[in-house]
Amino acid sequence: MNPRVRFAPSPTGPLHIGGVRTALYNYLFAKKNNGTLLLRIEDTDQTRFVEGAEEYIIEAFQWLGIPFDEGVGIGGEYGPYKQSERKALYKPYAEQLVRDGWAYYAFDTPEQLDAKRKEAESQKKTFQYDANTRMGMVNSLTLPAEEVERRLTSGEHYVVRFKYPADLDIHVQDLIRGEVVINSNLLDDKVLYKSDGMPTYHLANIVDDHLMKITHVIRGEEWLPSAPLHVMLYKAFGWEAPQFAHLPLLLKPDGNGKLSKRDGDRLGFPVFPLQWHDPKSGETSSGYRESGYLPEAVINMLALLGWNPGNDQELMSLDELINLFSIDKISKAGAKFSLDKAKWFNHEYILMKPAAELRPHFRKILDEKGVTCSDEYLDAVTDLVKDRLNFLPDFWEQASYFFVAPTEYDPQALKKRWKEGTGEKLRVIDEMLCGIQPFDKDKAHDMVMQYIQDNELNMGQVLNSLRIALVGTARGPELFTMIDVIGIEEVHKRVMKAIEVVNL
RNA sequence: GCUGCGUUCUUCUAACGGUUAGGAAUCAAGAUUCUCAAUCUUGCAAUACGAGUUCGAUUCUCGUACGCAGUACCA
Repeated sequence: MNPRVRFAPSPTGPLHIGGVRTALYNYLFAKKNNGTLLLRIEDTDQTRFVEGAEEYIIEAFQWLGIPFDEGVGIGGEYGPYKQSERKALYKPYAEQLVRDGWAYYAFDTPEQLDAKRKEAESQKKTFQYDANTRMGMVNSLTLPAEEVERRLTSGEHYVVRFKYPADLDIHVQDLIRGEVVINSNLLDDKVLYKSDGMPTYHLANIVDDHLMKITHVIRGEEWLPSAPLHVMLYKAFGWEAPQFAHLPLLLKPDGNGKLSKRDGDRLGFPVFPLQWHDPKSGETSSGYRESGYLPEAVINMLALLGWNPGNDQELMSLDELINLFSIDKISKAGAKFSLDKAKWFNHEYILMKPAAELRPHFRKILDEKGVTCSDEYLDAVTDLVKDRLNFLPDFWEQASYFFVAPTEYDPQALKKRWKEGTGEKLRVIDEMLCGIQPFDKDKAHDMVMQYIQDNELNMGQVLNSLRIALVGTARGPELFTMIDVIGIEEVHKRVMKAIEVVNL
């Protein structure tokens, strides 16, 4: 049977990069095994709804190039794929559990529960709604049947809680961690169905996964503690449970702990795929896209944070990742995000891209700077500078002199490379270069070299002073190639200007 | 606190129970006969600790330490 997996975010804000990795692993697993990946929106908590979050999620995956086969925004035969639109469907399942003795109605108010917790806390204990305490609470186990019926029909608020059998060892088989065993006495009677008529994550995810014929649940490690509940729910419904795989967490680069939005702001890297503008707080969080990462690089980097192909290969296209992916190569321990490694990946991917594919990104930068040029010129410049870019926006810093003449000259470079008489020499060289008709960079190179030799000049001095005149500092690609690209007329202008401005 | 999960260079990680514990990023040095990058070469650097099993443990078991996660009518 072909596997069916899902990515099921809750639309409470921008998609965290850890969530992106979870989705990526689901995607790789699905594609590797000829399976189906679906997108389900888990919006059972109406109080946490955030405007625009769902659209953000969809756009993020479009940018990343991870297509879903089924789900919100796509459709499919197991819809609707948004849990709020499935609301009516969950109640009968909750009732079925109560009928079968796997759950019960509970009428305790939030205030009562709070009081219980406070009371326990004052005795340095924690209150847990479980096999030990439930008989002392207000629920359908302790109330007479008629009273329960009365409360239910009179519209009184209630929740449905799962009723764990006492002292039962629950076994969870995890594809990454092996067997995990936990005793039911340690678990609390989780709420399955809320008083607002919505299921909790626990109920909804089991019902939906079953109805949507999910075969493998691949999700973050933070879900491991509730996996026993989920296993029990499948048992209670008499359904076959999917296989579980709990992914290691993505950790912050310094110290320990889960990677959070704050770390990104603090350490200067994005934790979200796309820039996000929070409608409530008004604050903006940076995104990988806006920071100049290539989606392929982000995917490659993310794939390797917690997984490896079993060999030394690090640069892999999405197709290669799919081909190589397997769950048993996923590591157990959390992985720290590394900005240096991310930078390296992005650099490698920029290197791999032909100039024409980079063109739209750089064209945008030029537009912002008010610069126009032909595609041919842009591509020529791109080929000359792309090996010195880590991120797309580095382009201007590394290539601006191809578009605008320098307005100032680096004093340090000047001090080292511009001596008395340099101006005269440049004038001679400039004349020489202008005399080459039509211009030919090899010829130019030979002529200048010959000039240097004949006059017993220092090559480093001459060439670098010319470079400073063109770039403004001692940087940049091979000098004569640069002259060729910039064009002899513009070169002439810049040399004249430098001689005038520097004036030694 | 309790429960669970985890622990190989600074970081990401590899290693049927048998290797000089490998690769990559970072960093350093050198090479590229104009600069700065890029690139290439070389180098630095690790099995948390303690027991046990075994002819032999990075690998299996137990304990300790440390870290993380969970412990809501949130997902």
